[in-house]
Amino acid sequence: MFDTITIIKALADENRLRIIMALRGKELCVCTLTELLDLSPSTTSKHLSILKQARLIESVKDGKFVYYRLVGEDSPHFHLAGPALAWLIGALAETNQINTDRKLLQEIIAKGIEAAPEAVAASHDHKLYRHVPGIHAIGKFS
Amino acid sequence: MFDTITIIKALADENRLRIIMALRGKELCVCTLTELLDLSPSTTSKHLSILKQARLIESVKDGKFVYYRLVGEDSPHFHLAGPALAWLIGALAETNQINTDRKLLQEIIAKGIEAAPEAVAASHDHKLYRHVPGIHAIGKFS
DNA sequence: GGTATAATTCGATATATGACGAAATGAAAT
DNA sequence: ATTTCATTTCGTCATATATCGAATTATACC
Repeated sequence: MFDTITIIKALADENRLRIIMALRGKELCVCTLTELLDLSPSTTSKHLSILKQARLIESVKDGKFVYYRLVGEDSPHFHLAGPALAWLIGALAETNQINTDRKLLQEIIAKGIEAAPEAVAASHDHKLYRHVPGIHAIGKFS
Repeated sequence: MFDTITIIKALADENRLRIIMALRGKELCVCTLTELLDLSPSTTSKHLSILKQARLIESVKDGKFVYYRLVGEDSPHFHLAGPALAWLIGALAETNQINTDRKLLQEIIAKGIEAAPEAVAASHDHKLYRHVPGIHAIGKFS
């Protein structure tokens, strides 16, 4: 019951829901999410730590950057997180806020690619360059 | 998105989760839930009003008593509440707290029947006597 | 009518939460 | 090595929330 309450409390905030929805099918770094949500980096980081505590998301460190993603099907936490995420995504997928976020996120990512085109070229060689986040489809919720 | 956040916030409290789980398949009055949760009547009533605001439960007034139940499949709110309740019930059904509550609730209901056996006799005539709450199976989540 | 009971509303209080900026940490680039 | 950048941690503040008891409303019982 504790685990479930922790998950629900983690979901009980609009900005954290937007993070969850933004992470469908991609990994994103803190800076990208900070720009999407228009919050201070420290606030964004705090939100991510709450979602991670609840085992809804995981992180990978890559140089200066930390990339977050939804827990994968392979994770031992998926049996708890999976149904919660499935419900959420079903409930929110077509809301105005989430549609707006999807478009805004595309622009933010496109801007990043413009700034670092060599990363895109590298990604065509099937090498994972996370410096341009969000262009690698991953996971169950795409 | 607003509706979903309201639902999640309504679920983000242990006592309200216990209420939801107690209402699976039955209607219960405020006094029974108050005894189950061991809270003041005013606090229990407040919790119920939050769940009702979120359209997760409905109420029926019957004399002195107000009976609460999970929103039914016939309710216009079921398309939102149903998936949330289905997830919750799946996640919590076998937890210690909920199992303890189920047993305690049986005792509370049995005590009520002992105090008013004529209501039970009447219920055998298929007449709905809510003064002995919790002995009429209803709804989808039984 | 008067009293007892169920429920809700209201006011007060303690705790939890979300936000920020400043400071600290760690890695990359110059 | 120094600087720069991404991230996290910490301290602080304002707001939200859970709880209670007292007062209020509504119904049933005598």
